[in-house]
Amino acid sequence: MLDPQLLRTDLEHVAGRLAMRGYHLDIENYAALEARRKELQTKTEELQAERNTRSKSIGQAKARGEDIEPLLAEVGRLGDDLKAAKEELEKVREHLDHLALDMPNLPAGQVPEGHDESDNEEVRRWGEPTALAFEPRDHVEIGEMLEGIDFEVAAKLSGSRFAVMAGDVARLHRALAQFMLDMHIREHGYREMYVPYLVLDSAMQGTGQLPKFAEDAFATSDDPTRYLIPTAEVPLTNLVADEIVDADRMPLKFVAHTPCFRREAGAYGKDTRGMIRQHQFDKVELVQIATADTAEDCHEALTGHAEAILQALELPYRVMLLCAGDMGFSARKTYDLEVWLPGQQAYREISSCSNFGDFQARRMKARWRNPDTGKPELVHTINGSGLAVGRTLIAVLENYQQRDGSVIVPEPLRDYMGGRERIPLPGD
RNA sequence: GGAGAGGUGGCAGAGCGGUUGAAUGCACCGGUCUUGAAAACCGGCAAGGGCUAGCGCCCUUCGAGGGUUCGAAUCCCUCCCUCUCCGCCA
Repeated sequence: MLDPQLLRTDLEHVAGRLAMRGYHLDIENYAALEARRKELQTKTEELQAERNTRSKSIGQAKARGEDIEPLLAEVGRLGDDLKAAKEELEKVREHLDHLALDMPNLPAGQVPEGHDESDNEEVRRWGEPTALAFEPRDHVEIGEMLEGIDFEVAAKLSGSRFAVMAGDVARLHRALAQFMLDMHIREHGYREMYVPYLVLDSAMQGTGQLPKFAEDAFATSDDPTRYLIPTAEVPLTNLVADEIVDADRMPLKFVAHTPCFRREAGAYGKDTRGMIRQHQFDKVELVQIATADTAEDCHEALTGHAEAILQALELPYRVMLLCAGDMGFSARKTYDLEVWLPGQQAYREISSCSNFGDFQARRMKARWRNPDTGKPELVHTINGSGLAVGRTLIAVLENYQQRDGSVIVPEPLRDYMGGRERIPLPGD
């Protein structure tokens, strides 16, 4: 949510920045509603103040043993007027709230203009695209040869966009998640968290998935409705919802390994082959809760933590600064990490690291107490994948594939694979 | 699932329907004292919103939502959550 103060004082500027990311804000409509709100609020508060003073004087008169009948008569229909004013104010408020929840975050100053991923800026590159001395197979072929990934049997169970993994590939998938978690805990100072995979709509609203993107999430049919988390960002970030965090604990750094569930409602026909885009996938998620003046640094650091995994696995990647049009709803600045996939001969997103400023914090009422002022201030939230486990598995399979279809196990994963150095073909 | 207890400020914990936005303690901030620290003492200290150039004034908030009343933290209803005991269970 944007600062309502900013919307009141600098509406045109806000509208301009929102236009950068393709959001049209109807200035006149908003200004009119806001004026109406102000008028009604003033009126309501005046009526309330009058009621309060009169009621108080009734109490005092009664305490002195005076006759309160005439006073009661005076109050008359004050209550009815007040009730009517309140109801009208509530309607306008709801309308404004709805608009506010619908508005995406403002892009940060450094964010390039643009509409889609073609306008993203490459910030840096690590490693060279893997050169294979043979025609590279993609992970679907490799998975088949290893009898390690089965999309058909998954479709039987669950329909499209699911996978069943088996044997060494399943183990490699687990190894990756373990390795990532351990590295973030041991080397990057994150606190490991185990969190619910089903959350209430308040949590989804806190991080910005609701109310606007309900069609992207799986929901339960019980009451209250719960949502399958589309990312651990939701439970991890909402840990501080309605909290006032102690200054000396900042920044909070959380890491969790969870499954993620996405409807992929708008992705018909996109990435239908293989495991790139699934309804269910595992991810190791990093979240930091920071103060306003450290958030930028924390964002850079967190991005580095995600990069460190790719570097340790020696997977070539590049870092992209997303343009305004390609950023997620709640983000003010986002770096995507894109890993090289030999099977596609392309860089593909494997992590997205964003700074949300106070956008999510305002929705969540997440604050910290600034010792300088003694006052609570909104926290800034940052998160990123560190990394998407399924896509990392794909990257390992494709970048470490051998001519015969076997796959070398990257060195840091071998301890997690019982010392194995290679995933052999079945029967080999 | 059955029975009971409870949800109040950063935390703990009081609170007859009417100067209670809320006692008290802790924590925190400032001051006195001290070579320094601690202790002691004095003072301050909720959040959100509106109006104002500012001093400041006003409104709202005691789990959530309704209701009774001139007036609700206090009474009534519904819901949520927590705790204890029993049952069941990974």
